Amino acid sequence: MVTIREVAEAAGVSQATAARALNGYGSVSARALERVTESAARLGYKTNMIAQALRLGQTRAIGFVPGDIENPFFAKIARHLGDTLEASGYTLLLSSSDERPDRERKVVETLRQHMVSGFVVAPTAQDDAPHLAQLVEDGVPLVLIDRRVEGLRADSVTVNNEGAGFQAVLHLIEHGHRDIAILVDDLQIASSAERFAGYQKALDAHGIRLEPTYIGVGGASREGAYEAAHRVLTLGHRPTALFATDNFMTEGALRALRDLGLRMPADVSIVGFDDFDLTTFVDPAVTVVAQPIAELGQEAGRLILRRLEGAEDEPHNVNLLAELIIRGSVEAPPASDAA
Amino acid sequence: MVTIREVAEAAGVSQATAARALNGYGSVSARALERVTESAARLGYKTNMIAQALRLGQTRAIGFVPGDIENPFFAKIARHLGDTLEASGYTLLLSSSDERPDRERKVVETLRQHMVSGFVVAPTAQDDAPHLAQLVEDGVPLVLIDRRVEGLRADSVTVNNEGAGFQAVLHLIEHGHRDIAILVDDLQIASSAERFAGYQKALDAHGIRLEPTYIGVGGASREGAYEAAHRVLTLGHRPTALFATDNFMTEGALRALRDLGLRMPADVSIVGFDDFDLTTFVDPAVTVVAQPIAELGQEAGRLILRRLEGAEDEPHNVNLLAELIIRGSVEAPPASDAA
DNA sequence: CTCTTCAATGATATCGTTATCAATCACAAG
DNA sequence: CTTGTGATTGATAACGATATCATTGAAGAG
Repeated sequence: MVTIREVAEAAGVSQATAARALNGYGSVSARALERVTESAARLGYKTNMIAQALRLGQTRAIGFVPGDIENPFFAKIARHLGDTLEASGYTLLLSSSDERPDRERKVVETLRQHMVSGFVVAPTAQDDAPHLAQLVEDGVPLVLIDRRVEGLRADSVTVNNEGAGFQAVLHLIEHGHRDIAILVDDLQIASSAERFAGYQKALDAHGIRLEPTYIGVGGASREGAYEAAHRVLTLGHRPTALFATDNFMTEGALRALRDLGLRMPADVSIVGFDDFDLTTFVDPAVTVVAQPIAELGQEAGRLILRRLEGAEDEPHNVNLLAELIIRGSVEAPPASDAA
Repeated sequence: MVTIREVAEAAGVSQATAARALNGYGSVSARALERVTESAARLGYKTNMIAQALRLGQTRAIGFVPGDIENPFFAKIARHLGDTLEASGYTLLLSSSDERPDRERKVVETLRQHMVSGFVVAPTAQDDAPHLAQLVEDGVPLVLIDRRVEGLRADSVTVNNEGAGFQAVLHLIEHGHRDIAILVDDLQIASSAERFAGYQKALDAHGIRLEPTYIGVGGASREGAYEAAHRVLTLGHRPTALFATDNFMTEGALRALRDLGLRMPADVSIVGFDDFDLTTFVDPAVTVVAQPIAELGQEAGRLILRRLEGAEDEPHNVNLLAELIIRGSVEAPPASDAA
């Protein structure tokens, strides 16, 4: 790797002038500027980011800590976040928390040791995030994505989960459903809890009692989602409709339905979450709450860039709207079960 | 961030002894060792990786450049590669090439500027990779994954693509098919070219002439895959079987089939690639060539760790076997078309 | 008691970059 | 001819960690 010292030597100037020429500060004669830029180009000089980082106290890199990189939701966010940051000369460093609080803490620590300039994190827990609180205290730019942490004064980009959940369940109720089950991930995860709250609210608004056995909780895996769906669908008093609150849950529901020989929507109506492949592949296509995933990533990028440029104002909370896309997976409940 | 200087001060020793105590070299008195470790723990000292990297000439980080992070194939590799490296104290830095040679070059350059200790790359092009050749020349550990580059003396982990393609097409031929179309990604990508070669070989071995219109080439996107599949399936002389050579192609084929109202396997038999969600979701499930994805990632991790530990021997080429998983998407061609 | 030996330690150079300070030079004003 | 001004430049000090070299002191050998 060629250093600035070698460039200076080749140009016949001191490294100080070479630095001035390359970085455009101080004053440099036209002649020196030309010779330095020429030498730099010829030798293929690339500034050593590590040395620069040590000197400047920060890298031009942002740490991104998604819940699970194998989840297409986060993969897509990574893509758009990365594109946005790259346009401003920042690099994205990605390391997944695998939805485990201890891993999240460790990953954040490692990234801090690498002196990243800021963080975009999908927090694993709704509360109790001392490592994130520490970031805020130390003035390190932090943007929470998809989920928030109670009491943490940081920027965030989320979708209107409660409203989306409410709207989804309302849609089912309007089609005459009253026995509506819900499939959720761990309620410790803020977004899950909010979607659940929307479900509860919609039931309440129509005087429907919440049936505890209708709550299917699956871990952050495809298998857990399937099992939860399977359990709910084999209940003695089977629900006539299902609200799946994320893409894994939606897939699990569709699989369970198929394996149990239940027809959608004839036997069970479904509203899913996230507009991913499978939902448009099955017949009929699944009515889903679609999150503006690309915007989530881009907005997070914009927020962190603002902070990196020195913005010191109050935390911004960008709340994006999820949209109900009506397709063919919801109709009136089978006559025998109708209220 | 607390520095080693502060730890030394707190322990009442010079930073030299503090460094010795913390890193375990030179000789340190029991007393000094105890006081330093105590101070470090109390102050929460974490070594600054950036400073360490500058001094040591390398970070304990590995750059991973997948073709496309939104492709589940690479996401899964990232997961397993990351796990393997992490176990040895390395961090994974991920930046996607989006299957674009120019981007690949840029990404590799950026990662080099960040002084990563090694690279794992899924090369976009089979030849003409000067930036990768440069790595090899500079002695930077490099492992090619999924694909190889002609004439590049670097470690690699691949699957037996040609054999897998051969086996897949043979399976179709054995069921009586002779009009077999293939869906491939850009033939510039080594793995695609090899799978195509396997297809060719199997046809040759049974004296079947290769029909040029039966070759559907789609870009590295879901849309391109769908279009290629659609084109092939609407041909005047429609093929009775389809070999889809990656997961996007397989999905495209299934979608096109569905949209065209064709039944699988009654109208068209299919052998897909990669054992992902959709293939087991449809009815019947799709017969696929399943790649050992987890092993690909782990093996790449092992290879790069060997180099980081100083191995200087000849390049290792690990070739893993893909396995044909027979399910329900292949049967004899419809009678009217049989030879 | 003197000389050697070695453990223990502090001072210091280095990695490559940035940015400040001090020095030099030309040129114009007096 | 002297002095001042400002542009241009080189020398140099950081950033934090590591590793070498030189120094100290104590213990053991003669």
